[in-house]
Amino acid sequence: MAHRNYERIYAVVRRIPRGRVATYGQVATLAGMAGQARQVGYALHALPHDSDVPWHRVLNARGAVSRRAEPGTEALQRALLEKEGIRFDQRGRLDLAAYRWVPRRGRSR
DNA sequence: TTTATGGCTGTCA
DNA sequence: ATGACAGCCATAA
Repeated sequence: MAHRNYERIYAVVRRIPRGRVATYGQVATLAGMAGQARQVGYALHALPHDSDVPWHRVLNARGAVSRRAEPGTEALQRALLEKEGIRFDQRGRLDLAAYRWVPRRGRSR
């Protein structure tokens, strides 16, 4: 079987509290893979549907749901976030400054 | 093995 | 503010 460094990523994503979001880059950094935001995207893409990882709480640096291969999933992600109390503007983006998850007292700024 | 994408990001126009 | 480019690295073919 293949090495699953993805566990690293999943562990980080699992720590994102409800009603909070993180960017791919942020997750990558917290997982010890700074600069490899893309790999985070792949890791989440490979995530099974019965997983307990809140993949929907991960957004791109623009504070919006990223465009991906399968169309229905974007809407699903947004719906899940709205269900957690996160509001999007007319552009489909949210205020990262307000919803960004901060792992510890330290500020990422 | 090489080549082509890709759930991204930061910089520049 | 948006749009185009380049860089990073893993997975798929």
